[in-house]
Amino acid sequence: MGASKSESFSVEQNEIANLFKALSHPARIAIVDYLLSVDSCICGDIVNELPLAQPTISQHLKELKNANIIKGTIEGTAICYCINPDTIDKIENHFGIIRHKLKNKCC
Amino acid sequence: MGASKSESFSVEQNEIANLFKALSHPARIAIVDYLLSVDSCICGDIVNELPLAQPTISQHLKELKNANIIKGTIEGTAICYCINPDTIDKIENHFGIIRHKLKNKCC
DNA sequence: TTTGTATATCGTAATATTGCAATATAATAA
DNA sequence: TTATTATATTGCAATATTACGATATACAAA
Repeated sequence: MGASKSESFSVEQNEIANLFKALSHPARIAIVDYLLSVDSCICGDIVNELPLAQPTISQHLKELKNANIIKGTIEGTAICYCINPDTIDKIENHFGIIRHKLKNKCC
Repeated sequence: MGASKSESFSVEQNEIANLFKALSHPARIAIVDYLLSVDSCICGDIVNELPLAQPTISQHLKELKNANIIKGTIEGTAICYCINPDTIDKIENHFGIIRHKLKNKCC
């Protein structure tokens, strides 16, 4: 074997794991950081900003987009990518639940 | 190539990416869920709870432990694993910063 | 000491991810 | 139409992750 046995876990567990997976690479964290640091953003900017080749960045953007962490709007030739606040909410909410459950606990 | 160019990114970006990587597998989400659902916990319980072999779970526990998401205390023959609230704080704080930056923005 | 129980480590096969050159696509400009 | 510019896709090599049987370790009980 070797493949992830994801079908053995709940849909919710897979969903949240996939969100974290999308954020589990420093290049993708750097992309999110950059999107937060500028007012608007096109992909070309990111290519100049990060020490990775254009196809690699395109691939990372695709993964962030598939996970709904960013969304892209076509603006002429360029694409304006930005953070999807709904997904940030979803992750924050997950930690809210964890924090709530931790409150009723001691180790 | 093919290896992750993690040295090209900041220490902070790598740190937070590593935290998310530790949470990027449904089995590890399930372990965290389980630790939150019971009062105290030993590894043996998790082995009975999850559809994975004992060495696989031991490996996942190790990754969660390396990322400081859980900590283990030896209790006789068994080990009591529990969530490390400090690391949860760290991740929540990261999203707090994201949320703050998003507030001053529109897309 | 021996036996049993709980957890960790090793070794390895299957699979997934990462990075990029080459190339494709799509829209605009000339 | 033919560039030019911006982004995506393909193909593939290097590396990392996942899973587990076999085995090791460590401690407790008999």
